[in-house]
Amino acid sequence: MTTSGMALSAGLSSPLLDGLLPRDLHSILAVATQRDFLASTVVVNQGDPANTLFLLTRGRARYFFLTPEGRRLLLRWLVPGDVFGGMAILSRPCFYLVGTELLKDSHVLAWDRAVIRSLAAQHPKLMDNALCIAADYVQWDLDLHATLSGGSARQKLAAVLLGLARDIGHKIPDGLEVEVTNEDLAAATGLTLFTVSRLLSGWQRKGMVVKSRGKVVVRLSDSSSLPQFNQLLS
Amino acid sequence: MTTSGMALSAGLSSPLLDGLLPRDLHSILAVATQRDFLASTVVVNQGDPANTLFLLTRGRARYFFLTPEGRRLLLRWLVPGDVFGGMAILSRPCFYLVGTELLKDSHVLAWDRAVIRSLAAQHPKLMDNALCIAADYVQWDLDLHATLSGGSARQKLAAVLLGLARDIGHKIPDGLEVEVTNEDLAAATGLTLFTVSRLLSGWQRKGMVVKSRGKVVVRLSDSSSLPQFNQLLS
DNA sequence: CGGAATCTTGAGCGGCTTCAAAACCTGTGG
DNA sequence: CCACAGGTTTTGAAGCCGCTCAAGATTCCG
Repeated sequence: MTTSGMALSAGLSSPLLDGLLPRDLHSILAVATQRDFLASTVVVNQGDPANTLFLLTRGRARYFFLTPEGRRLLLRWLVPGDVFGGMAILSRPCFYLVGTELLKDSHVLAWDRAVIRSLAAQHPKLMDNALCIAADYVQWDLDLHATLSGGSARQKLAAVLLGLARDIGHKIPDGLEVEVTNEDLAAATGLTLFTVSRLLSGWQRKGMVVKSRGKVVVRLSDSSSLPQFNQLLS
Repeated sequence: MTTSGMALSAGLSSPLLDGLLPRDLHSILAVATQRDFLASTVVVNQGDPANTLFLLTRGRARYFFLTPEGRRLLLRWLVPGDVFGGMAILSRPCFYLVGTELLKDSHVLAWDRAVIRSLAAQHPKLMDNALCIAADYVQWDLDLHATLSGGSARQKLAAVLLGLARDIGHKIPDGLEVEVTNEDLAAATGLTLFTVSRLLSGWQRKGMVVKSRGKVVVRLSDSSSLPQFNQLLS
């Protein structure tokens, strides 16, 4: 509807809708349902039938994975424009591989499986974009796998923290502020709470980060670019 | 051509070509190039432009990933019907994310990027299948990530070894034979050569596996199903 | 102020790595 | 047939990194 159109016309770009003609874009948004959720809502449950595709238009979310043994792993953080519940677009009905929870009050667009499948048939570009998104997931997974497998705790935490700063960091005068707890970092790296705390304390002593309750500021040297991994090591 | 048609008509099924009408299937295979390679050939180099999509019709292959620090990680093993170099089907030109090497003398079908893109436009089912394959990659990555992050060395090796037995194990009288070296297992799990050797020795003493140079036999209890993870632990 | 969540610090331990050395297996060529 | 060289596997001993557990400090909010 008009509402949905508004949601995206405000300068928001999405990997899913990129490259579509305004005309097609409009007809796709016209059949979306707009929904609002409160922070901490679990919108998608791992293991549920993948019946709905979501697009985050405002707020913040993240994927999580529950292992058979009950551990809870944190994966990717999502920003406006990102898609979740993507398994709904597959030709064969499937189940959600991961859960998605909201970190802030958020707005999303939702398409039922039948609807998004029909749209994908009419607009091949949608499938193109979906494949690109999937490829991006694989790339992200590989990147994580490379750093988590076989590195020291220091390297793991540095890689994850810098990734978060790049993806979801707010720019402030002397660095990038990332809203994560030590527990979040532990669940994202596979380390313990204690190891994370000790490493961050060490970095703070050297002035590379500033910690406070619920957030970490990654200090930027002088240029506006992110520190390299080397700069966080030791 | 007829040759390509033959390659698939011999009872080979592929996730990429599944569900296509015989007529469409024929026209797709008609424009494929058949190529043969020797074992140990690196067909796809990580980082190269993704110009060709491959389908393995005979032999065996595997993905590997080279980390920035020079470590070599082993990912998935590929069997006939599997695709590699899949980034070539994306709408935006990309680079191969991983390398692919052959473990046996192999036959493959190859499509140039322009060709497979054109085919995908004519046959939407191809894009459907590509997305399913991508989703499968994500699922596989998640599975690995869950077991490699936060488990003991024993659990990691058990998970990887059982996965290999399931995917590429040959059935023999008293178990599943898997053609891997200790070094392969180390590179696939992120453990050291020595830890792998010690764990396998321990399991062999308990009669759960039989090791010899370049292969491992995972012994099956009595039913023909794979042992559960529990049975390999300790 | 009190309570809950987050974060810090310390001490001890265990599992995995590291390094060194030797045993083993396999195909090759004399 | 045996010796040899290359790759593979085993074993041992030492050391360190990150985990575990316990206790306390800090921050935030009602």
